[in-house]
Amino acid sequence: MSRDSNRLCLCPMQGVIDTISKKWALLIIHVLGNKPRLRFNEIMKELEGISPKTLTDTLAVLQKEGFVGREAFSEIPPRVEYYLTDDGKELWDAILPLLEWTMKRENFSQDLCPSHCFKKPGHH
Amino acid sequence: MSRDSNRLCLCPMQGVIDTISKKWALLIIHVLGNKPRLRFNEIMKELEGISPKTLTDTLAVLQKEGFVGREAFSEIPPRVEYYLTDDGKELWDAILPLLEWTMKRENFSQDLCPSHCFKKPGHH
DNA sequence: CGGGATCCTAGGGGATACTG
DNA sequence: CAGTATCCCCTAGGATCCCG
Repeated sequence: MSRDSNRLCLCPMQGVIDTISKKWALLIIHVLGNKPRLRFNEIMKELEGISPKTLTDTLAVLQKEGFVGREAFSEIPPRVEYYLTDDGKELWDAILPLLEWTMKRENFSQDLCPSHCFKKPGHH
Repeated sequence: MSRDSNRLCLCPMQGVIDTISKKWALLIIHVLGNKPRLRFNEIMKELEGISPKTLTDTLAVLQKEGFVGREAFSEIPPRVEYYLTDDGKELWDAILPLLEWTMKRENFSQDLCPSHCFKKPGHH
């Protein structure tokens, strides 16, 4: 389905919209995109403001959709790591233009930024 | 709160997420992106399934955000046209990668597509 | 034709407390 | 630590009717 096809159908888009329209989904994707792996509470910290329930729910959806992988280690205390699957990375790539445009557009000053900021390692 | 120079903050993204997370917002953007101008009921038709109220509400939000323009003609019967502003076109550009990736990924067959498909005139 | 005005409902998501 | 388990609220959005 190439870009120069002159027909564009929105039907398949509905699925993605359902996914990304979850309040924190894109943020989680992006946070996970910036680090190889993150633990539950690390994500919590980055996404200052999210509740554990919501994080659990959203992660579950993202796992089911195949964007996020999960690995649990049988240790005490427990350790669970989340990471982007290849599909998740592709989604991340697909939404990066949106993020970048957003930041440019809002002319966002980093001085105004509260603690929930994120690092961006050398991606492309 | 700046630890690094190449920091990426998600704060500004929240605004866009609020916008695009509306169930029909991206679809409307895209529909309007594919034609210069559309009337209310034309959008309704393209977005088979949307209710007039929801369309009204979403259009109002998109207008307030500055993505969509509206022009009303004092005629009988009334005629109102909607179109993408420059900002809206930029947003459209920013989400195109997402749409294209989606379609590629879902390997969507055009034969399966019901009537709410869209033409895409030569963009770029 | 292009909506406004109402009513209504599912469920997303916050807060909080608890547990293996 | 990494979640469950509740409770509860709010609002997006569908249905329906009406109007200038």
